Amino acid sequence: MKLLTRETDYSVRVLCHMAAKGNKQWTAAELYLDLRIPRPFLRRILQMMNKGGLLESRKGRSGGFRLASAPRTIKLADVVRLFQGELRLNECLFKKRICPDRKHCPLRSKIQSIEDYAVKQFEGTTIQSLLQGN
Amino acid sequence: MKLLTRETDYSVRVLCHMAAKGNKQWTAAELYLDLRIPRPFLRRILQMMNKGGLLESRKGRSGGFRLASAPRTIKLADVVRLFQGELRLNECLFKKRICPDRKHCPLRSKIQSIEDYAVKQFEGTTIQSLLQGN
DNA sequence: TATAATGATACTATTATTATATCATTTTAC
DNA sequence: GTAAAATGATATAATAATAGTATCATTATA
Ligand code: FES
Ligand code: FES
Repeated sequence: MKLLTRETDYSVRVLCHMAAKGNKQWTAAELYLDLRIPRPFLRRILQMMNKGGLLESRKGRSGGFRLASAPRTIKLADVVRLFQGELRLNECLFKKRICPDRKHCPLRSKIQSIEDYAVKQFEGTTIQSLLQGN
Repeated sequence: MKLLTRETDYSVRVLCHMAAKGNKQWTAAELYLDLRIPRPFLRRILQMMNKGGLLESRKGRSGGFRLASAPRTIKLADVVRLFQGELRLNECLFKKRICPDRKHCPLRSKIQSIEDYAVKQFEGTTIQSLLQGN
């Protein structure tokens, strides 16, 4: 099971790669050469990151992408949310049919606790902290 | 994203249901009537739990399934392991191609920490504790 | 010995993820 | 002005994992 999808994972790499080189602007082609992420896939996630406010883009001939904000302000949680939505490890498979009281289901509450922990980790991790190796 | 698959989830229900009624023996048909888990699917997971040592089975005319051990000794981690294998939230998508040092990859180590937490929760939860609601 | 149970296993369906392909639009170098 | 080089938008295909079904063999006993 993968906690992070490839979209998320690739995107983190892109962000880290960009952040490591200051405030440079990058074309999809350049990023492809450096990171070897499948090209059309890379383009799509760049566009999504642009829409999602993680990147800025310039169109046209000398266009490209750059970070929309400082690496220390970009949280892993933002990336996960963009590509995977709000983390939900906890979906009840039974919708009332079996479990009489979802709120107090002990199984759910364990999973909820794991989810909370994961979200806390994601919130506490920034692109900058990843670059610094902690 | 589901941290527990249906196989795991259904199986926990089966185990809890059985545990709530002492050491009774159950046929697949009885469990179906009580839990409404899709019949062929239910039969398959019962057989897997038998092979995996969580249940005992008796074949033949008055056969059926029963718990192989006391509810306080059956851990959620056992069920997860049986159906989902060793929890691995952490698979590296890049196999050496990009990340120079997997061991010290800060992204992986965050995820590893979440995985460790999850496993700890699973190890600390038993069928009995679920029945008791904690 | 017919019946009612599990054992084994092959198969299908559904869904989510991953990846590709195309064409439209924008900007600028010339 | 216009060709070129970039992103924007979006439809589609491929793959893999999960979920669910179906069938026949084997076993034990009423
Ligand atoms: S099973 Fe749905 S919440 Fe307990
Ligand atoms: S990416 Fe493979 S481990 Fe860091």
